[in-house]
Amino acid sequence: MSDDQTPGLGKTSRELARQVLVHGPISRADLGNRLDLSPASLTRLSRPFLDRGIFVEAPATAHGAHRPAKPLDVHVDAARFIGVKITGDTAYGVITNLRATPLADASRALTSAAFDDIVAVVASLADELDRATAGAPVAGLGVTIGGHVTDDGVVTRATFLGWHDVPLAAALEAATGLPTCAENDVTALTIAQQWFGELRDAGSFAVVTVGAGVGYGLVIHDRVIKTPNTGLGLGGHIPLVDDGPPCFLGHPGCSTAMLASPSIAAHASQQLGRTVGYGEVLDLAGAGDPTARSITDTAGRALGRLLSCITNLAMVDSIVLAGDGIALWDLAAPSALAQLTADRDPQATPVHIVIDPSGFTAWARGAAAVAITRALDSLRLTTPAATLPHAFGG
Amino acid sequence: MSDDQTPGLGKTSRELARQVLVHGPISRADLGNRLDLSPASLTRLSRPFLDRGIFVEAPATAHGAHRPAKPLDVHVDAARFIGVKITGDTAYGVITNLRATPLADASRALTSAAFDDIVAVVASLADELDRATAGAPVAGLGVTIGGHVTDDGVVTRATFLGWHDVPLAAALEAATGLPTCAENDVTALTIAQQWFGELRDAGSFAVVTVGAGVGYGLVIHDRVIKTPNTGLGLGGHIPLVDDGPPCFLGHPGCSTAMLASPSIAAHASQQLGRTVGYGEVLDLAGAGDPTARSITDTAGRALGRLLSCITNLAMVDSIVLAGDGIALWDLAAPSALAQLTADRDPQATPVHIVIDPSGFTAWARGAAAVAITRALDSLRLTTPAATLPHAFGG
DNA sequence: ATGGGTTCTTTCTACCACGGAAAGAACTGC
DNA sequence: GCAGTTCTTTCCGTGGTAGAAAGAACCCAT
Repeated sequence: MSDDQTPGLGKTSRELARQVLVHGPISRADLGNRLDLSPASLTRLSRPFLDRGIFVEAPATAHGAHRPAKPLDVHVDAARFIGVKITGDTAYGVITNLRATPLADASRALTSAAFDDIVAVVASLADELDRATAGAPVAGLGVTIGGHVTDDGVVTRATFLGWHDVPLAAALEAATGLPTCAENDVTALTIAQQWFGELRDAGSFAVVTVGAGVGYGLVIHDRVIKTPNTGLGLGGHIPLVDDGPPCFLGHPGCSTAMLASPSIAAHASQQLGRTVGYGEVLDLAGAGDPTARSITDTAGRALGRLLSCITNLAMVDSIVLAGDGIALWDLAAPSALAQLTADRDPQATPVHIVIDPSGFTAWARGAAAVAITRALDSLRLTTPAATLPHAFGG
Repeated sequence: MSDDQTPGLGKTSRELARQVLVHGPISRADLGNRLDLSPASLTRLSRPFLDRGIFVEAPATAHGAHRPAKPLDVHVDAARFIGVKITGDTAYGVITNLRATPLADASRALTSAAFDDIVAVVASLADELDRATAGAPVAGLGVTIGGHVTDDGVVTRATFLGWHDVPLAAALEAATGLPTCAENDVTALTIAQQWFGELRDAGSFAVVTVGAGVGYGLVIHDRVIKTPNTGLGLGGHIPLVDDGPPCFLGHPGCSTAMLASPSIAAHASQQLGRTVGYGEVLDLAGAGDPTARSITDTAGRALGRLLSCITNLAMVDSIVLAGDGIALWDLAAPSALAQLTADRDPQATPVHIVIDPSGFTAWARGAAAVAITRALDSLRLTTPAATLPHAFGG
């Protein structure tokens, strides 16, 4: 939702900015290898970023009998970004630096599902986060939601709030004065993994989120895959066990039915004869309770099967597990890995499983990551040299 | 396996060549839109192709009160390509024009699995095909095999022949004198679909082959996905029904167990109490035999489940079904589509299923398609104007 | 038949991004 | 302090690209 009057960054400049942002202090020589550019191009391309204070030169690193490199780095405190994830009952926000590192967080209960009300709550949350950290202006706001969101920030559907075709980004931009973008929550988390996650150099990987639901995102050849069906949660309803309990949509034994925290809590409550929460089930299983243990083992096997289907059908060899319910992994990893191994051809290369332990924070951080990528996209280096705090936005 | 001393085609020239090859006669104006190039660039880029006779100008098409366009087209008969698919017992070959249209085919029984023997058989097959068509020189040979093949045509493993690290392309290049490339069979068929199939404009789609085995290929954002595990047939062992019969690797109810022709024939033989072949099962089911019918219906449901897993996990909305066993679709389509619909969210866009009815020919044609794409890659337009028949190769 | 309108194609020219080469800078070790 | 090495910059050439304008080919209305 930001206007783009000037041509914008060239493809190469944008890639340079991404590399420096993602790979911390990095010498021009290293950048030349990564981006396949000549030293000459590197000097030329990085100058405008240095001029505007977006890049800084890190302290020289001497290693051996050579001229030491003067690594480039982003000025991580050049700007702040706010990310907010909207769920059915809460708006959860973080404020981060340019590398999506959270500096503060806050949340607000949502007492109404009305669009205007939620916009007001998010705007006030953003304001609170803005005042929570000093030192740099907020350069962008990212908002995510479980639903389908267009590129220009219109939520075409978010069934859990009953929304249809509401201009979320535009409304928040008007309410906060910040450049705002909206994105599907799983896509945002996937983007955050692509830029700032452990697999940021992998090029191709899948993301599975476990929590209130099961989410699925895919990065192939450095591009996040988006389809018209993104936001429907299709990856959350993969059939995993034929005789499993049905999910809320009626799919027996699908990934949501086997792995989502409400399903697990309900299943455990039924088996134990009393109402237990998700965390309690994990605690019980951790303490050795056989009933809880059997439930987490079953969930683990289902997860393993999901992972094997993902590697084979999406043709990725790395998978990130994230989300607020990911503590399940601590208990279910053995059965999940056993199932994955059983399903996979013994000649195949092993699947690389990465756990993002940040839990719920990952969601809001994803929203901030989207804001960061958008800010990069709308960076203008052609305008007469602006000094630092205004390099972004404006 | 072709030497590349000169720089080769630029990215844009290569893309232009692909567009003209793939989209038949097409005006420079249309090309400008597709490739996002100015008219000026189109003239400049297409001239070298016209000079060498690779492009021809198709008859002008008048449509309305404008200047008629002079569409560009490839000279489809400028060169021939031979594609050979090697199976456990047969080498099956086709000779095609530049658009991978088969002009003649032939096959040879394989009586030995020894590398040298098979190389000799394929070379003789290629020679027969060469002499079967007149009018243009053969510019390339593509060979495919069910196994892992490196970019330079070394078969690292092909278990059904007991091969390990054999230089297939190099040996055939020496034996035939033709620029030769080798590729995994499913990958080759996928490339053929990407360039010459109905979904060639889709950008992202999956390919499922049904026949002696089940194959799986993926194209995302106009790129065929290859991994170190390509050739292991991982996509052929997706678990589909929990209580199904096991495949030869022991996976109960996996895609091979449910859909491969030997599995279906074995299953039917057992149920009918006599030995029947795959074709006979389909005939019986077509004639209304309830036992055969129940088997094809079960296969259909398994196929539908496979398709739903593919759309959801690979995030594609189009799938090509191909291979020598695809006649199954005529019988199993209703149950497959019913299962697909049941598994898929009703709000999701429908999955686009495309049948490639060419059966076994699709395999050899895939091999030829790989040769065509390689020939394009090694095209040199910088050398002093060579006249037609030598534009390729040399 | 003649000129106007439209679209396709080409020519000419200017531009910008990138790479190659060589010089300069910074450091270690002898 | 000089040699050796690597990193970085400057200068300049090249090639691919777009913009503008002219030319070409056609239909149609007058």
